[in-house]
Amino acid sequence: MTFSWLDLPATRVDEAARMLLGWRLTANGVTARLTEVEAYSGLGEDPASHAHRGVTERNRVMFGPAGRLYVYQIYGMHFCANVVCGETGRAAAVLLRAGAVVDGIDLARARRPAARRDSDLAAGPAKLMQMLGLNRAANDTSLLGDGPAVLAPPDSPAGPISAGPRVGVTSAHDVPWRFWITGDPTVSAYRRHTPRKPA
DNA sequence: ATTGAGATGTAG
DNA sequence: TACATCTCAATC
Repeated sequence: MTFSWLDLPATRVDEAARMLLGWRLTANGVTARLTEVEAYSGLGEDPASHAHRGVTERNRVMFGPAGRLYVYQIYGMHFCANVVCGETGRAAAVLLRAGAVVDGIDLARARRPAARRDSDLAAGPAKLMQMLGLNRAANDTSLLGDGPAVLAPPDSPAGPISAGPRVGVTSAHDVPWRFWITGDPTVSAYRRHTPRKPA
């Protein structure tokens, strides 16, 4: 069996993350099959989450209804997208980390000239956004079909799923809330967090 | 193949 | 001042 949007609000966010693997994300002429995601919770439950300390202007979308995009800017130049999950009022989101292009390959290549291989077109959260031509304008938009990006369930469930610590976070390294399709070549390379040197 | 640093803006 | 990152150059 596969999952539908109806499952998103009621499901625990880590389970929602697993079920989102294999879903198809379409925007600006490119469709990608999700191969890697991370779950984030909120309000004291998850120190690594933007929502850990409560509602702010940046993270307020995480507290809203499921099925919308939470887009944030990171390191001043990149954008990352989350699917909001959980019930309204409770922060929960799934970071979209990687995907495999299944349609619009020419557009995808044009948007990511740095990619040496097609498997690197969306092998990372900011690469995925660039490849789809999305930025902060997509924040707080619907994924159900009436927004710039559309997320649809797959025809058949994804294969075996692996789990491990989330990438780039400095806390909660013991929480295995990163999920990926086992053996998929588009999954982003794990690189341990390297703190920046002070000036 | 793996490693280090710089680019860059803004939330807290 | 740290950050849910990416790219390039240098090194192994």
